[in-house]
Amino acid sequence: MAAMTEKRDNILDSALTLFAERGFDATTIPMIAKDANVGAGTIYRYFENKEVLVNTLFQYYVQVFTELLKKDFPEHHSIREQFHHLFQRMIRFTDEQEHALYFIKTHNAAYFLDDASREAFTDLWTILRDFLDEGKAENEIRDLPTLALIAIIFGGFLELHQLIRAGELERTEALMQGVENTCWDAVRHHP
Amino acid sequence: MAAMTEKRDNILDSALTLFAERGFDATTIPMIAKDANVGAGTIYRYFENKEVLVNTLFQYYVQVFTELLKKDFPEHHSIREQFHHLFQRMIRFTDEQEHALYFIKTHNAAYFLDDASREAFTDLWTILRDFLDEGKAENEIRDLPTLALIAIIFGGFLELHQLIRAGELERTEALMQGVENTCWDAVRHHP
Amino acid sequence: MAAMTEKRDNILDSALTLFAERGFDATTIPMIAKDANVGAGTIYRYFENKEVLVNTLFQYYVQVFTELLKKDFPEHHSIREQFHHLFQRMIRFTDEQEHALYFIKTHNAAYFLDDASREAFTDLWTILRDFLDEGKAENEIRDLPTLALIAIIFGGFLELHQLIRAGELERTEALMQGVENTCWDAVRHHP
Amino acid sequence: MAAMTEKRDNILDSALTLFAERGFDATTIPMIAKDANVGAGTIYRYFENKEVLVNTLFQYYVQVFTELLKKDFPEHHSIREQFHHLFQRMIRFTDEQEHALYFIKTHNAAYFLDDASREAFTDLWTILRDFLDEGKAENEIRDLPTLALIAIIFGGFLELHQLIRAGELERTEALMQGVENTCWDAVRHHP
DNA sequence: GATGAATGAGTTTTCATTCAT
DNA sequence: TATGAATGAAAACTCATTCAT
Repeated sequence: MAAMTEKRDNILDSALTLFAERGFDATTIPMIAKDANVGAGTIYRYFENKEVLVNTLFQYYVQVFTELLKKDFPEHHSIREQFHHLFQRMIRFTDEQEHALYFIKTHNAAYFLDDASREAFTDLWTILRDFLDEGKAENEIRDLPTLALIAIIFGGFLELHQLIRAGELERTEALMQGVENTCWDAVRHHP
Repeated sequence: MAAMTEKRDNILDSALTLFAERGFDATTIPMIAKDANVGAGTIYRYFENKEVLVNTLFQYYVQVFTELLKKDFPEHHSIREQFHHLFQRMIRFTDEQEHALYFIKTHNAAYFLDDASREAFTDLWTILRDFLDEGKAENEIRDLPTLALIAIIFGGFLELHQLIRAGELERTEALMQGVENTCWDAVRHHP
Repeated sequence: MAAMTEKRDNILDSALTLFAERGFDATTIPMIAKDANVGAGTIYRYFENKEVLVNTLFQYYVQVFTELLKKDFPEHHSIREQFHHLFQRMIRFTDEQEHALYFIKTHNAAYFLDDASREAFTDLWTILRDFLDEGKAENEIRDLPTLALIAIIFGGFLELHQLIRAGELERTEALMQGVENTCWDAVRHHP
Repeated sequence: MAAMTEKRDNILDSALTLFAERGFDATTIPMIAKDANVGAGTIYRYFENKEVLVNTLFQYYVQVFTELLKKDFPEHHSIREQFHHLFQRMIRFTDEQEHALYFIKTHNAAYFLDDASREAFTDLWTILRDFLDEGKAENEIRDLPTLALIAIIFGGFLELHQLIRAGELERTEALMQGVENTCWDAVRHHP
């Protein structure tokens, strides 16, 4: 029943892993085909070309991540609780899709991204921006340009995630708890 | 310095910029040659091949950065002062070599890095690790795996630096001061 | 006629049109399948491969044309009347099968034609050759190599037919009459 | 001295021959490269892609032919003498460039021709059109649409030329003389 | 030493053909 | 019998590297 899109999914999965591990340009179509257990030509039945493939992948995961952050957002709770929500979802996303966030991060400024991809990425940042702006208005968040704050949290977390992926750090609950606190201490307003 | 190495320097400069902007795999030798105003063949007089070029570049800038951090390190001052030293040097390095730190960051896990490059990168982390370990021992730094702390500072700062390079954020003294405080609040021990 | 060969006919019709419009090499099997409203695989139920298809098509239309020319040939009438017969049938053939003659013409020297196709084409020329040889014997047709005369009539007429198909010239009875006269004046013996 | 464009010329020569013999779509880049004694990649140093190559070739020979027809045109001589001039130049062109006219003819309606190619081809027809229109005005040329007359002469002559190329007919002065008369009798006004 | 034209190995992409359904 | 998804061989095209000048 689900067999109809199985190959397409395999291709996307393989592409995600390889793009995350080696980057778009160092990943060849035959590499993806081999990893996905399909013929090279099959990839072109599902994606017009390599750039369409990478943009499809990018948009998909950015949207999944965006929706995950948005869903059940504790609108009327404290800024700290909202931060906790966002952070936990970010952790969950990296748990569920080991390579997705790293792929997003390493490719979000790439020359081959199309307008839809850029727009999707902007939507993602908007969530974080709105949250931080609200927090600054309530004097709960440090008075630094919002973009800078996002960069610090996002950049820091992802660098850490990469270490876990590389096996240099073990992902424990305590570590995750500590990292959340670290990031919170980074961005919160210190009286 | 002398005219003899002028071409070599031009090649390295152009390669640095292009590798930082497009990545190693998307940068072609003719692109570098054109940007450096030399013939494509000339690059091969100075570097055996493209991988040797990128490794030379990587090692060079990692070492320059490492030495910059080490030089005049305030060994016997407070942890906060040592942090200030490191942070200011990091800022200075990005000011002087706009693309170097981003290049290091985006290529430090690449498949084409040789042992010397990996070792140089390890040396760089060692400086930060030793500093943080000392700080933890003195109870001035948060009790989180050192690697995690480095990731957060390094990752956060670089993400911010990218925004400045992209023109989305203006590099002011106030911003830099704020970012240093943010990072310090991230890693310091909160009583 | 029966439903059993309907698909085969659709395939042949579509192939004829596409081969005439784009040529054999620029026409893909999926193009033909789509135009014929059949699956690509279906084509292979009726024709072993693409070359068999084009040869089948070529032989079929060459034979239809040959028979059309032969049928009711006014054996014992004047050369001029025989010429009229042949010319009118040529016109009728292009009227009935818009693309057939042009397809024959543009593919009659192609690298993929098999012996049967070449033979069929030779048969076609034989009719014209015999007619012209007879006319030359009777001193009604110009004394020029027969092949040359055929080339001039055939080539000229087809080039004209192309202009009509392309819509650059309107097919009127007067035009057709004029073209017949033109061709007759070309080949007849001028005292 | 002329070595600088030698390869480019070899490529164009080989492409002309192969396109004329097999057609654009059945001719591969490696075929051209082999025939021209260059590497396949070399072709791309001179021509952006295969379509640019074929358009360059087409425009070049159409222009050469156009200029040959125009040069020394006997403006104030009789229509018959003008016809003689045009016909002799057409013969000369096929003598000097065995494949060029046949290539032009078999590719002048191809899907891959660009605007410049189409325009160049229109210019060529304009010469013939102007000549015939003038002749019709002087009542020396048959009263048939000009396009039709061009088609007949051009089409007839080329079909003949093809037979000579294929070796089925020998190119003698007498034959050429006869063909010119044939074509003249086709288009001239018969009182 | 410096160059950039030339190359061919390796890439992306197409399409005739097969075969499970 | 009919299909069209899947394939891989072969095409177009790119680019690191070489080498004659």
